[in-house]
Amino acid sequence: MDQAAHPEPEAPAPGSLLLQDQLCFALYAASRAVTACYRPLLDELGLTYPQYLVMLALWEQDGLSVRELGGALQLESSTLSPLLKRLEAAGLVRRERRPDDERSVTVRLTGSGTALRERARAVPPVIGDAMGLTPEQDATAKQLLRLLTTNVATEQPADAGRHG
Amino acid sequence: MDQAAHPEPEAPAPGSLLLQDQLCFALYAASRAVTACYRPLLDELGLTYPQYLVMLALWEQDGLSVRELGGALQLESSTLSPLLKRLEAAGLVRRERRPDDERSVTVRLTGSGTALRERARAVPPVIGDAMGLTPEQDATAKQLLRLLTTNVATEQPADAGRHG
DNA sequence: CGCAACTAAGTTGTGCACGATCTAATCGCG
DNA sequence: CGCGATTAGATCGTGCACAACTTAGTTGCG
Repeated sequence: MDQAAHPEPEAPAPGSLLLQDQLCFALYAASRAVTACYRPLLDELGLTYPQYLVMLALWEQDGLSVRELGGALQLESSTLSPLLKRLEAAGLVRRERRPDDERSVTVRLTGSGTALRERARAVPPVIGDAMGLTPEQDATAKQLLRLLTTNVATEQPADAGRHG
Repeated sequence: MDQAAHPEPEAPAPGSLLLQDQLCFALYAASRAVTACYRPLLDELGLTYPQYLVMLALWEQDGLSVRELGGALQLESSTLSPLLKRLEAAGLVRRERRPDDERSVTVRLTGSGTALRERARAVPPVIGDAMGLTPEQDATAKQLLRLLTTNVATEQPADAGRHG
């Protein structure tokens, strides 16, 4: 469990400006390191990391709209639109206007998009191994990250009147 | 402690392709959410988030080379070079070739770069409040993220025959 | 019906992030 | 000394990420 051998959790000052005291930096560095770890695996699938996340969402539920994908991944349409264009150019998805609401665009997997899922099954085990966390550490990390995400997203922008 | 009221830590299959089971997605979403949380504060300082991290490193130790900054932040020169140019254009740092090794570039704070530190002291408390983690949760998160970063960075890129 | 308000995508501009490549300075070794 | 190898930065191309804006379709209300 304690493979870092850090029985003493150093107590940073609450207002420290030291880089190593910042949770934000640990988060930022970890996120890029993990993405870099995915890169060689995803290269073989012809996907970038955000494209992989979009594919995960579609493999879970096909036919989502751009808006729904944005909700699931917390990404703006200005990020998703070009990304989806590239996935469409790669032949993995098709975009179609919804007949009952022409504003909305449904994203559907093509045959090769669906087929890619089987090759993608090899990815999570390799990553899980590289991450080297125990199941408990993995679960704790996910819990804390979700809590953090919820908290900062809930926060109202710099207004003292937090009404919940 | 249990402010998320999640007494049941769902046990994901080790090879799951569900988006919500992926630690990588929790990490990616949290990283962007935290960055977004910094944005309005850093806007007032005229900094982007990566620029803020560079400034933290320089406030901690002025006169680092581009290489040393890259080591501290785990960023390539192709990321830092343009970023430092923008900081120089903003009048916060100066870049000078090292006399004893003309290949190396030393980055030094200007007066206004140094002065900005005082205004930056207001940032961490606001962020800490927005994150809403207990000191224990904060420490645990940092520990796990560092462990994760170390693990995935240590991992060799899956090729047995590296002739580097 | 007519039209303003709203909504879903897409476009544009700025700034990372990184691999690949380039240039220039330095070092190593005979 | 000469020249290949190494090293530090910088440049270029691709792909996010997001704010601000535009376009097009839909809805609500008199």
